[in-house]
Amino acid sequence: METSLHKSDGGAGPVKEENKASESSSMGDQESCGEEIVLQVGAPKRGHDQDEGVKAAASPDQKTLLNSNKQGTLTITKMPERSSPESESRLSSSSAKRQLVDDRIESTRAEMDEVMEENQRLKMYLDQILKDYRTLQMQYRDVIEQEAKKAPNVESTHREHDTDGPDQLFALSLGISSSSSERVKDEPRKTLMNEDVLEGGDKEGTLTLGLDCKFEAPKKLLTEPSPNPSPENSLEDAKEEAGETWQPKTIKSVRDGGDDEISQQNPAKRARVSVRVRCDTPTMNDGCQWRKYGQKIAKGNPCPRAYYRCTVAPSCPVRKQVQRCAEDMSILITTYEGTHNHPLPISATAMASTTSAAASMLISGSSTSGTGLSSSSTITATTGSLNGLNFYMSDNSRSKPFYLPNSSISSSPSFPTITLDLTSSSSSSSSHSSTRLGNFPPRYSTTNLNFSSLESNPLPISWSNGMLSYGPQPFNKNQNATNSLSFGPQSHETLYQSFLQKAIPNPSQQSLAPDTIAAATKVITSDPSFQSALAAALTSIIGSGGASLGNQNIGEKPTQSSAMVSHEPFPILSSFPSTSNANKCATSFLNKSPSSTSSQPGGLMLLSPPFPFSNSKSKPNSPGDSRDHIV
DNA sequence: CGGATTTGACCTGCGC
DNA sequence: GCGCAGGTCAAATCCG
Repeated sequence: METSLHKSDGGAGPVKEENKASESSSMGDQESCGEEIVLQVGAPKRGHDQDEGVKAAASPDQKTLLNSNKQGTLTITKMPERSSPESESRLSSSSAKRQLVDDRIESTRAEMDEVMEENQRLKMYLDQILKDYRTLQMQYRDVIEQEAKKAPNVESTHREHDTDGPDQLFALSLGISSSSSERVKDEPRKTLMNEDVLEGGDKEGTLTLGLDCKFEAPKKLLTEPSPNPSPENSLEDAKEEAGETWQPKTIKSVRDGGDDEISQQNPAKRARVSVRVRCDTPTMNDGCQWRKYGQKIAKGNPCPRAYYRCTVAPSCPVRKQVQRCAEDMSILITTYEGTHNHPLPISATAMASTTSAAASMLISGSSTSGTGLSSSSTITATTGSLNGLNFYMSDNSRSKPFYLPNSSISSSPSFPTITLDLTSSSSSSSSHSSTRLGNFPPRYSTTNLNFSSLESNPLPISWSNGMLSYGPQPFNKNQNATNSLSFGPQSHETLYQSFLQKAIPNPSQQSLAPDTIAAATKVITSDPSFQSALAAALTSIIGSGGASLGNQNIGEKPTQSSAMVSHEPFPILSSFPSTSNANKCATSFLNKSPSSTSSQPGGLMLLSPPFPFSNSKSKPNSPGDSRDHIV
């Protein structure tokens, strides 16, 4: 903030140059005719700084005063001339020089005006940011208070769902365990907002307006020395409760026992999220640790499909498949399956949130339809002129795998799959989306959820060296760099990022059109599945308040004992100026769907325990590491 | 030498 | 029941 203020004070650079100019001119004048010119240039905005202006020697018979008032306008005052024979004799030469000086003054004045204008713009912008920030802060408090009030009711609702069966359980939590909700029962959820951070400013003097919110994990979660404190422990916890023991190395036992059982009881848990990304690297580095355990040439695609297993925790059931798109080799299709049962590396939360949100939408759609996903699923497509992120939901349960251009890896026939297409460019996404949707056979239910006007808001996250990262990004960063993809204005990565992008414009953008907000709000509030996805995303973000994905370079080696550490607040919210628009969007989402909060998974997920990233630790990663990282 | 990757074999589910 | 395809295992190999 200080930096920009200094700059916006605007005086320094130009004034200095001005001093030089005036000095040189006055020197020349002194030497030749002894004229005294007083240039008084004060830094605008600092009323007292006018005294700090430059005074140069000028002729006694003429004084030219350059004054800048507080508004930054520069005034030139010519002092009354005293006619004298000497001066008259020098009149012609001195007038020419005066003309020269006047020209310089004029140019300087113009330059100063520009600086002043810029200064004013910056100041207005800063004021706007501060204003929006305070508004958002206040409204966010309201939201938190409302959440706190609702908490007990929702908890009871959550309990009801807990007893309803695993299907609903998963649909409600998406990776948040029953046991963790169990733990939460005893202790009302606490919501905190870190106001210290909200106060803005940091030691470095950099502009850090932000909203850092943390949902404090239940004490039990934090204090328990559980090896798997993650709320995603549902799988393992459920097994433990059932008296089963997880055998990390005996996948067969998993398949024969728990996993199959779970998959039967809870089809939603087997939901897959397929992510399509343009990526030159063999795999996309999503922050998690993976071990390849197989490779196969799949039918219909000459590119081999690689099978990876999460190795962050030996018992983690999460797997992923990586395959190049047959139609476009530059597109990497990564399909995630399962839920992590361990704390995630902070770098992995991005993709985890993405896939969670997407899976949540898938699951939510399943639950809202009441009969699981089908071509008649109640998931409503939100298409139209919205551009950007494409969600394709496909019901493969009754269909054979498909290999369409821009479609995902064929998923297992039994598992519904949602495809996050992050390859489209917003510039043509409207027609692109519809075209692509048109490519899908009608037998698949498809959902295309986008936000409009995303191209004007570059995402604060990017793929770099095949790795997903958060944090302030140079806009339009490295669009031509190899092994790295930037999701600036051209493409969009995640649903929640899209939401954030919509809700929290980057600093270069002062505000969003009200109708845009309204449109986004409408989209959010009219689609329960979207609410669910958004809720999951927000949960991940807010809940992982300690997760910093900033410019961190992650590439942990698959060491089981490797620790993951969270260092800083979530940069998305902490480093981007909040605006009232952000709040409008978020608030309208939270406020307009209170009923769905109790009936929709999304609403409940907002109240679900956050991932205990505070317990997680990480090791630095090398971008070139062939091992990729994830969910 | 230990861990990760490769790759052929095997298992499983599904459709015919 | 058979064949096919997806998915997984595990020995061999690679690599730091």
